[in-house]
Amino acid sequence: MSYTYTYPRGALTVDCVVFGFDGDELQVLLIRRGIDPFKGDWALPGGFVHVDESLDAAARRELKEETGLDRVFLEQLYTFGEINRDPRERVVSVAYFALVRPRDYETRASTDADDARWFPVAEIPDLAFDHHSILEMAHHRLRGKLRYEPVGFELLEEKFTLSQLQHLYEAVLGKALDKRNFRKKLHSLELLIPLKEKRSEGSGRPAQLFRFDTKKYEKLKKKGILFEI
Amino acid sequence: MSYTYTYPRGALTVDCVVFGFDGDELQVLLIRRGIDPFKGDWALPGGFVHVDESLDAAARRELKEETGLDRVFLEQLYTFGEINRDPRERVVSVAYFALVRPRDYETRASTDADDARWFPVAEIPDLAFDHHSILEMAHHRLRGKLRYEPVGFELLEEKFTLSQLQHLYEAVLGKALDKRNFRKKLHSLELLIPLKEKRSEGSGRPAQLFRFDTKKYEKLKKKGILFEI
DNA sequence: AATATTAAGTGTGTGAGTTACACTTATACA
DNA sequence: TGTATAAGTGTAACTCACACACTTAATATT
Repeated sequence: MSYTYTYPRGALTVDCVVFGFDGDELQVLLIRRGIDPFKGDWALPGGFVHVDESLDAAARRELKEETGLDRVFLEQLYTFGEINRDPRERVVSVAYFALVRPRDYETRASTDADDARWFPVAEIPDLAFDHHSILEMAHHRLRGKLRYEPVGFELLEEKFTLSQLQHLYEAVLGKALDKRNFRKKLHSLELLIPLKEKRSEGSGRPAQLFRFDTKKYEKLKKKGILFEI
Repeated sequence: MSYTYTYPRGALTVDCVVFGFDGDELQVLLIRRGIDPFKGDWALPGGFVHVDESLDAAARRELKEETGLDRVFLEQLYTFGEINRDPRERVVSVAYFALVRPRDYETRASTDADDARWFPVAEIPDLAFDHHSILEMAHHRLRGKLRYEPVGFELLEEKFTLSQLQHLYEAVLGKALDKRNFRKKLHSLELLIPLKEKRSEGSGRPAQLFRFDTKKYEKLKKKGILFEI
């Protein structure tokens, strides 16, 4: 089976920048390429878009195939279309931005990835293609997003404490936040539901657990209400 | 000359949402399609991406070819990749977002566009393909952008008065703004350079002309400083 | 020449929200 | 029982957003 076109066509791929948070540092999931070009180098998970699937579907499929990740927060980032991004031929790549919860950390290697590993964003190795630019843009977007959209919850378990949330914000924004002001602000948004449980982890006073009120947030978002954190 | 691929490939296009401001209403530039599909319908200017040009270059080329517009503010918006966007075959479209100054309003029809016309955003006709969704997203983005980036200047002449700028903001945001607060805010940004000229248009006191301090803004942007207007 | 019309330009007081800042409480462990 | 650890809590100063009305400089009208 082969297809013919009168004019040359480039190929289309998707690439995913997957962020995770281990409670301490912001991390990115990379795969080691099992095939040329850039065989053996680290790269963003991704691959070719099939002619019969949407871009979002392609991103989810590739993520599943290469890392085993499923049901993540996924959003389109930007489309990279410089002519010589790929040494083989013209390849345009639609980049995606994903956030995963800690329990989804266990990943599987497969098909065209020898290996998959989490790297702290501060210690990213050299990457294949223009993946470093893509990662930079995604990181920039995450920092921006965190400030005006309650998206940090996607990087924590469903039940979390205010301290965990604050540590996440501090890790992503790269600066310390005042505990009292942070809590005041979060409570004023009225999007956290306190649970009846508490979590005691090692020493120290046990902390109140919360979950994010997704339904309430969706309603407010539809009305065009803005958040700032 | 023909090209063969083992697997089927979709086509790649760019589409541009071009905004203009006539001093009263926000407008969008549309072209009437001269060829099928949707022949005779209004659509966003755009077309196929060549294999040897970047996406940005393709957007600029198509804009020039179909509307005569050149040297506009241009920024990538979003990539639309649903499977059946185009009745002919799989077509992925990278949408762009353009802002043009009033004096660039005169447009030329050409090649595959019978006609090009400005429409007030409140009176957009039915559009070909999924162009209505694209336009909606662009409009939403413009409203958002205007609030946290000084981008409105791209829709005015290089020299403008504060009243003109305020009218633009009111037209895009769809609400009246307080004159004194608006001026106070704009002055506090320190990004407007007062010129030695004044403009007197018809009756009324002549207004101070300003130009936007692009260089200063670029410097501040590099430092990651945020603006809100 | 006097008067009317039009749009430009200007300052202050109030309330809301952001920021800075230090001690008490509940648990685990020695 | 006391010591270490992290959770939890309130207030005062300041900055920013918002509401609000008159004066000024020009053109148009009589």
